[in-house]
Amino acid sequence: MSPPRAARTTAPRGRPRSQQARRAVLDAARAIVEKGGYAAATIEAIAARAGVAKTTIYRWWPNRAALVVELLMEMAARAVPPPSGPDPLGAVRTEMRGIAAASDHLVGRLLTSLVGEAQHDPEIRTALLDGLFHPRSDATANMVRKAQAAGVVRRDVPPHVAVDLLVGPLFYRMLVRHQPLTDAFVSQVFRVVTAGLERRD
Amino acid sequence: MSPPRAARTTAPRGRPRSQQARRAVLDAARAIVEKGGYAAATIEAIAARAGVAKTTIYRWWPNRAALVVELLMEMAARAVPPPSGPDPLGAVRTEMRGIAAASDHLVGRLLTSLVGEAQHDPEIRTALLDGLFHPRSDATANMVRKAQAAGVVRRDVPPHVAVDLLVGPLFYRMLVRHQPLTDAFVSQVFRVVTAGLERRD
DNA sequence: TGTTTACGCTACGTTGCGTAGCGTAAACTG
DNA sequence: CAGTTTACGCTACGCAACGTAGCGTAAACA
Repeated sequence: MSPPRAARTTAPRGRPRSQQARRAVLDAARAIVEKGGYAAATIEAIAARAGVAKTTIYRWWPNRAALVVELLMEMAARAVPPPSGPDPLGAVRTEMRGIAAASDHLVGRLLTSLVGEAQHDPEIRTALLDGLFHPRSDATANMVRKAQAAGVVRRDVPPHVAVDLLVGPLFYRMLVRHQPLTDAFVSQVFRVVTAGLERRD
Repeated sequence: MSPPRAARTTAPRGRPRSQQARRAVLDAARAIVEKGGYAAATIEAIAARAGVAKTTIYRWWPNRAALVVELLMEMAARAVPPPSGPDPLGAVRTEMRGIAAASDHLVGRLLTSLVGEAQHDPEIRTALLDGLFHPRSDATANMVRKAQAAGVVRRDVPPHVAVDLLVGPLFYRMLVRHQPLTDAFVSQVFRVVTAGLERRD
């Protein structure tokens, strides 16, 4: 897929692209989002803060949503690592706690704005799904499969359905913000859903 | 609350506001949203299509988001009536089906865009919560209370938590669109969650 | 040394916002 | 039937941000 030799022959010819500029843009974007939210993160504001020309930003990202998606990925990867470990349901519970913890911070707010933006921008939508939701959903679904194999979870519920049963209520509160997303809520969701998913022979 | 006499004395003095213009705006907005989504529904486009001056729109709504919120309310009221009836869990199930059915149409897409917009616009947020989510959540929570009183649902789960357990996964799929929101999914959510909520003595 | 590409800068055209000023229209009031 | 009051439609404006183009300069390689 990635031929190092062939790629080297087609190697960059002119002035190399400045990773430094790229990082400066992402850092500036993060700083601005922290203060004024997604709305404040205009290309012009980011360029000004990063000490970078507007045109340079457009050489790296097609629009500001794409830029913010990448920023979100960086932050999400740090904030909520994907579930793993020997105890599948415990791992899921840990992930649920991580989601709840992230909802108040930048990650949650940014995510919500981007989900809205994704409605009228297919590229944002696929970027969000491919880069965030699908990988995580798949990882969590694998935990569910393990639990099913271990006989703790009934097998007539598709893993992805079980995943959405568990994290759906959390994202619902994160996105809509109609009720607080507390640890108690996470515990109740986990308890009730796992009870409903229990194998009953 | 609405004193007909007192209000009549403070009656409108000048030219009455044109309900016709108001309706034309809402209808034009709906038509535009149907074709091009929330992004296409600019004030200028709506005014042009409605045959109304831009300034008239601003006399009725402070900004386009407020306008679209009202449009959404109208459509949501028709699409998904609040739950009621003698069979509380059955009513909730009916509402869940209604939510799923609405997700594909305008209502769902509009809702998603507005939820995103609500992140950086407190007025939109309160309008959405007060006009849509809270009333419906409360109505559904009352059904849960009935079910608890009837002894079908355990009492140690707060009604609003139960509501979010039931509708959260639906809204999650509606908003993020990572998986299809099918009738089968609704049935599975209902089945698993009600199983988890069952009274266990 | 020449070629190639990225960068920073400035300037531009475009869209949509929200507001102001004006003349006209539609109601009530004396 | 004037006079008052308010809403409407129209035009024009200033503003912000978008995304692009042209230019000179910087950093790599042949």
